[in-house]
Amino acid sequence: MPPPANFRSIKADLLARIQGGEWPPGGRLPDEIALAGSYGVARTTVARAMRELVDDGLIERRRRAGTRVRTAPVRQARFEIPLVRDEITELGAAYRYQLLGSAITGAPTWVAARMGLPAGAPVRHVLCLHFADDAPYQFEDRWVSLDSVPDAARADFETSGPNEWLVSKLPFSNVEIDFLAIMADPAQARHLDCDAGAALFCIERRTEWEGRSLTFVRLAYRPGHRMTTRY
Amino acid sequence: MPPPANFRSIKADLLARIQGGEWPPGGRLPDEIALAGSYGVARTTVARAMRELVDDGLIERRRRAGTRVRTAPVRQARFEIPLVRDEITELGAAYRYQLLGSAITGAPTWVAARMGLPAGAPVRHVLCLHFADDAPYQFEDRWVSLDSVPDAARADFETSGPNEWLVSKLPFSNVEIDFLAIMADPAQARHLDCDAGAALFCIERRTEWEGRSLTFVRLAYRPGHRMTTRY
DNA sequence: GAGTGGTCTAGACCACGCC
DNA sequence: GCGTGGTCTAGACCACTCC
Repeated sequence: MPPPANFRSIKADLLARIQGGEWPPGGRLPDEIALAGSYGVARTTVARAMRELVDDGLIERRRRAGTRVRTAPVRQARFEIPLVRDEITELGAAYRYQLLGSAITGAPTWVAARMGLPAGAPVRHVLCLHFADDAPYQFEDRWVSLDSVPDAARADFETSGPNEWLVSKLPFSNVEIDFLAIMADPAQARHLDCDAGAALFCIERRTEWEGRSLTFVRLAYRPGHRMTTRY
Repeated sequence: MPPPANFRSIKADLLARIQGGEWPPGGRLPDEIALAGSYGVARTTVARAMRELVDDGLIERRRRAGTRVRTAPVRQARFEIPLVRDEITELGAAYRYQLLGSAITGAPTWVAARMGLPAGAPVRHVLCLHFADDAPYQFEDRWVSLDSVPDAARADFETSGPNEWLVSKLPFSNVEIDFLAIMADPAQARHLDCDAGAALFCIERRTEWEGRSLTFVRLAYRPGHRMTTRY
């Protein structure tokens, strides 16, 4: 006798049958009532299993038309973006932080444009470096709007990075992330211990809250860094 | 009179109250029964709204301990990985494809290692280029295992790329994706119309089914390419 | 019109993990 | 122990959309 069916086991079974070819791409699955009967569960339980398969991009459902296997499954990747500290300790390496420099200044035009601020708006600019086992791992170039986050003027970034300070300080906010490749400029090369011109994987992140830019950061990883995921 | 509460409006309301600071990071939300009472809905409905907030990384729930706002919200980004053709047409550009070369050969060691095949295993190797409005957009270096996908030996990649052929041909499969930065080698530079050594954003994707590698591809984007998302 | 999915209800039992 | 979340049930009504 099979173990009592729950939505997880039903989801797994449906997935296996799709992957096994029982319902080919474009093919139609039985409706909820039929499946509920065959699994011996309530219709709601089948519905939950199928809803998760929709979220996973494997099937499509339309009223009256039924449930079909997607012909081209939605290829989507999901990344977690942890704090650098966690990213490094999860690699099994020791985390170390170093402040390279900090200043209160007017936003240069490219930063102002990126943050949607007037040029010259007051910002706290921080340069710092994150190490994994004493090897440079990530170079951080951070700009914080002092109009939106005035406390950043007095924050001390000597012992821990601005990201950790901001996370504890800021409300939940909207974030825009870009992933790109850049050529190491001389400063990045010096701090990341590589040649100028090396290809670096780079994350740019802009954080806003209620329409106001809070912070913009450019994170340049050491050469060879990869961001990996599965689906 | 407010519209009848459903799980979406409840989710939106909880989100607004979290973002508005009613429950600060680390703070505890009322339990399901209390919320159900205040919204005038069944407990199940509140549970669904909260389950989605958990999925979104905003709250954490533990039995007996209750529901709390995450101190460091799970920063997760979700990308859709469309076919290059769709990626380009959604930019409003015309898509064009060009086959650069194709051969049936033995897998070189680095490819064999990456795909988990014995060195020299038979593979179809395809080089091609995807254009946006006649400007090179993406350079594709594709390897397909002929042991796992024998039909690839006879496929014609003259008019459309191997990705589109594979998507229609292969069953649902497991995929591992890496994002990285590379320096353009001479061939990439020539085809992408840039200098050798330029920093290129690059995707590597390995696809397997039932433990067998089907295909490995390296996609190099033209200089300046960004992958963007919001959350 | 009728079949299918989408959601809600009211209640129940269980699992986990603080106390 | 006992409070909290996790899940399931049986039923209901509605919304959509294909026929």
